[in-house]
Amino acid sequence: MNAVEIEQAISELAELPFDRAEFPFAFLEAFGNKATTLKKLRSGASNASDLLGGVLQRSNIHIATCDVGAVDQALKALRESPKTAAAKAKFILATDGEDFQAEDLNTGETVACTFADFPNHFGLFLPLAGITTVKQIRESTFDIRATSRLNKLYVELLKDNPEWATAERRADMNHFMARLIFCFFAEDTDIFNGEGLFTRTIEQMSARDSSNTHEVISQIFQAMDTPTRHEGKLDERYRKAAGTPRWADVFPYVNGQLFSGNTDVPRFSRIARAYLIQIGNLNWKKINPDIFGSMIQAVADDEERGALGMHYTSVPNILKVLNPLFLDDLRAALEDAADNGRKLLNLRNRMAHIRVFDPACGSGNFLVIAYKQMREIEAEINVRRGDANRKSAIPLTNFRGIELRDFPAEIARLALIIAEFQCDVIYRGQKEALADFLPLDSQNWITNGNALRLDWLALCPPAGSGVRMQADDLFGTPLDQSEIDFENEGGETYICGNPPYIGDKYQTKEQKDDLRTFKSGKQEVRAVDYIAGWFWKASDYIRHGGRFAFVSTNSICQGVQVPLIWPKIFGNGQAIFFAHENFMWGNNAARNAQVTCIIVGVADAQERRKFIYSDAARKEVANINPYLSPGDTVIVARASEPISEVGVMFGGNIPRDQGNLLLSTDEMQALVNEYPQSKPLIRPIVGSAEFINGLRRYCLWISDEQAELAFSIPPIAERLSKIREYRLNGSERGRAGLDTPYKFERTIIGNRHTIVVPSVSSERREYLPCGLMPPDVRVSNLALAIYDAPLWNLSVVASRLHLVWVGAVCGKLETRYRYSNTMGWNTFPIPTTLTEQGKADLTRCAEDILLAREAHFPKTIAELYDPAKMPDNLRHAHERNDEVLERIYIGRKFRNDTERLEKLFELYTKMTGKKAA
DNA sequence: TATCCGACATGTG
DNA sequence: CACATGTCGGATA
Repeated sequence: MNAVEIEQAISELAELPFDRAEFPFAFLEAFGNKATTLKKLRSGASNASDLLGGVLQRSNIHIATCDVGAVDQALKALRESPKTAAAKAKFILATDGEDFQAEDLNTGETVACTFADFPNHFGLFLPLAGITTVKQIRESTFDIRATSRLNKLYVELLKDNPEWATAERRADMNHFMARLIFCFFAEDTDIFNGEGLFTRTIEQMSARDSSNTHEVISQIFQAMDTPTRHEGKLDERYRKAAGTPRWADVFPYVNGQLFSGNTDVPRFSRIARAYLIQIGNLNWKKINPDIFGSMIQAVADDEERGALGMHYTSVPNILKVLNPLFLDDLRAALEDAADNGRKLLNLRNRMAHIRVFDPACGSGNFLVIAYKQMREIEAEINVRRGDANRKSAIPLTNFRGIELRDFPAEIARLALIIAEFQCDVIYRGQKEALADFLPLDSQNWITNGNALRLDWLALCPPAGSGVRMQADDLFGTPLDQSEIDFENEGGETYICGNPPYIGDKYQTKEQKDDLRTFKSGKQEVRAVDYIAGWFWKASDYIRHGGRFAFVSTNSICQGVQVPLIWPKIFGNGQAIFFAHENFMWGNNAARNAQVTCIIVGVADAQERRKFIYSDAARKEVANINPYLSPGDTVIVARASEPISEVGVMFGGNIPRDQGNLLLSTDEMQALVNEYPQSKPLIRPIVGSAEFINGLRRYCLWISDEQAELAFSIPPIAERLSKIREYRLNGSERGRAGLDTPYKFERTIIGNRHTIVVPSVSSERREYLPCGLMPPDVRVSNLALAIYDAPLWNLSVVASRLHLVWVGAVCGKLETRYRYSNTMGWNTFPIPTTLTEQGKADLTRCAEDILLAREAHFPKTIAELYDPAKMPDNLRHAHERNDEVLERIYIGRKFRNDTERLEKLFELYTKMTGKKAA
């Protein structure tokens, strides 16, 4: 169960009549306990409580219900019960159906409220459902409740108004929801004159059978789109002309495009009306615009509905972008200014001209957080200047965004408006906040559209850097000078966000076309992640000033994407000025986005100091290369053949068989038992998993001459016909092998021995897993192979030097090593000073490594190379191997991996004739 | 003809 | 149910 589901269950429970005996079980059920667990508790079998009517679930909670008025005593009894501690309960809970008290025994946090109110505190108990409560989730109890209710209303409305769910009307539906949210917020924050005005009006004016609910709401919306003033003075003629009824006339003029246009309202069923009123009765003051936005987005998005957990970690992650991008700078300036009035004033003026632009803004988290952070700094300036209540100089319209989806764009606008109001309340007080709030500014600074197709300069003119904009054709079309305003003269622009990551082969036709707009001349844009478009577009943009930083999938800084993406950016005279190392986007909630992210900040190459951040620390470096490591920028491209004097490495043999050429040990046994003549058609096969974990797997390996025999064996014939069918219906590639369904797509084998390297392997090991196989063992496409090469080649693959190189320049699977012949083997530089004697020495080292492993037979590679358990003799063999190899490079062992990598890049540059950028 | 990738996929303790 | 760690075959050059 996710937090939303739990909230719903808890809310339902709170509305039921209180049943003393049943409540503890119902409570536990609401947190996702299974029927069998509850049964055991009910029967007493697993109930560890020593209190009458108490229920104690081991390692979780001790619950007691009691007579009315006895909650204090009951809680005391729970706290003092020796069983509570013995069963390691995390919580105690007591209730009489009127009062409710609970305590988190680990943190000492307590709840004391009425029974009806306890769902408002459900966040405290989330550990009961195995949800590790990050701090934010606890603080966003309200947002979860609100989201959950809105979701119910949304679904209910679409059920009654199917036409609103169609593509054409979805935007209207979304706009309607945004208007509702605004009204709920406004009625709870005195923006509307009278507590709960909106909800109350609907409740009173619409019939209980709900038949005219939509008309009532529509009239309220129309009122909010009708001015009440003329030339600054109250003037009733607008509303008279609009026919605003007296009961709707109490609503203020809001404008800001929120209520303009179509004021259609979907029809409400009785249930929908009840939901609406229920939602209105929540306290919307507590809304958290930074995370609420992304949660509420889930309301309208079928795919995202279960993905709430994703967003709890987003605030710290967003600050990982914003702080190094510009907020740290502002704070440093604030510190530097101390109490110097003139400096403080300059800083405030500077901040008033800062534009934050998120070209993939979603529901606006980056913008909202940037805004709130800046307001905090500004407030401090104003306090120091003795001007605490001063109106903010930071215009909301300087926080601009682009969003493809309609609803999030709508929410982003709203979230910013709410953030502004809340900041005004905090820093200037309720009265001032209200005075300036309405009507809303009518400018629309969140654009709904495709960021890769829109002209960013027009949507967010950078101005500022003193560079006058030229109407050149940098962006394909000449700029329309009239579109460029200079109100931001002298300002700064910071581009930020978390654009979508879509791997090359997951992109739609349209998305590929979006990327093609970046092709220069004849050169096509190839296999890059969709996010590359944002990097390129931002890079072109900041030629006019500014900096940018995005959260990204780490794969744009790995392997083949590096030479495709980064030269364009460096070619614009820019450099990476900060980077955040790999981090998981979020790890603690179920159904989480599973992706390893990085953050990359880019600015003009001349501009500034450079830092590499990790979760724990930051490190100042002289340069950050596109692999996000310190050191010179050397970009390694694929090589079709080795640059050193080594053997040829092939990818393994591709079955393209949907598993039909492959046999488990059992399948192989069964086949050979029944059809002994099949034996010569069977060979062992290794891929990464088989090699690393010592697994046995077999394959059908059938030559043209053996085809007839193969077809004569029924189970094999059946497999072959499945393969034929599969290849027929598959890609063009597969159809090439239609006539030979008994063969792998590629059939390369060795005669003497085969050096095997897994294609993917864990990053925890200190050496790449690799080894030697007899010639009858086949290598699958999940490993790579060098056939019949001198053994010193194995010494190279097994070396620390090679691991460091592969780790630096090859692609990765998240953070796993991903071996590649073209990226890792063919590019690996070996000095020409490698003599015959050197090769003989290395051969000896390779043999010693193999012997060291054999001494531990039958331990697998995974066991032998577990960094915590690596046997001494094996470690020594590797150290010896490293020493012999490294002497060939620099006459001694390298001091560390940094030194190794520097030397390798230097040698690579020399051998390939490339220049370091 | 051969490769490289996955807002991943899947087993395990 | 969280963590460790590598399948599989499409798409594209």
